[in-house]
Amino acid sequence: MVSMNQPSTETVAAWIGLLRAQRSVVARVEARLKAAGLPPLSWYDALWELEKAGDAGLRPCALERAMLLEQYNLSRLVDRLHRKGLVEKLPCPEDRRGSVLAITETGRALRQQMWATYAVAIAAEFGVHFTPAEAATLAALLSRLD
Amino acid sequence: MVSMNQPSTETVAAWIGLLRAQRSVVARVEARLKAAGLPPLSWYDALWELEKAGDAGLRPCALERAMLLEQYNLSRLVDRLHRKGLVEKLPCPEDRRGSVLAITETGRALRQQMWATYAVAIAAEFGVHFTPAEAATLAALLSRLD
DNA sequence: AAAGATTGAGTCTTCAATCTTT
DNA sequence: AAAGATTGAAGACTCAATCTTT
Repeated sequence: MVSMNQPSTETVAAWIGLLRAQRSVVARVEARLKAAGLPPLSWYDALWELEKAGDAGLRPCALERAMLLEQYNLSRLVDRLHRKGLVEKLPCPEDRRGSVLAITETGRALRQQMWATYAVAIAAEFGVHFTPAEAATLAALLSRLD
Repeated sequence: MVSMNQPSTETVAAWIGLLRAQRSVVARVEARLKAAGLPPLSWYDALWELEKAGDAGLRPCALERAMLLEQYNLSRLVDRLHRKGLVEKLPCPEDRRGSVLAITETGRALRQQMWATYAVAIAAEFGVHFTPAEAATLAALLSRLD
């Protein structure tokens, strides 16, 4: 059994790799979106979750869990999307404390436009470093961290 | 040759894993530091780079490259560390535009104190999910992204 | 009392402009 | 002109408090 009190050399190397990947490749992908005059990744994530949810929409608390965001953080993100007309906020019939979020046509269009740049960025900044088998290995290992 | 224009399914899965890992496991490690009343990870990183640099210290631009931070971002981080007495700012003899940063005794002590919590956090939140061989694989794959 | 959601105030980050030295 | 570094203002994030409904 691996010790749970002190990380092994391998564990520390992987941890540092994770932190650095964030600041290198994720930053470069964000930079490509910005260079194309597009909003940040968090907007894409929210729009995509809402588009996948379809006509039923999503409760803010459900979107919060899907995106791993704090409640107050999501509240402000949704507010920005709403002000830009990308997301609708409807009263929730089953629970009057909450609301239901739905993507608008404008939101769908922006999501799609972002994907054109985002997909190229993922491929060029990230995918290009791995074979499909390596990417699958990486995905499998990282998925354990959820 | 893998396409560089559209990411493969495996690439997208690995990319999503990377983004989610950031928001789950990195957030949990940060939360442990905060729960122990300690400063954020970025302080640790900066102190550790300066401690490794030894008596010669580091130029801000060198620390910037080591930490993959923007210039203005580093400037403000160093400012916070300096105000807390963790880092010294000395004039640079070879280049009067710049300065040389050096960790103080207080800074060394805090870095060490942080490591006690940080090490346990890395092991418990991250390392526990992998065998040493898996961690080595993960480290090797992620290191390509630098 | 707990869950869903929002908000004021403070902190941190980002952008663009600035200053000094090379 | 370019490199090293800082800063004012604006935007985003975090904490704690708040409000409503369950």
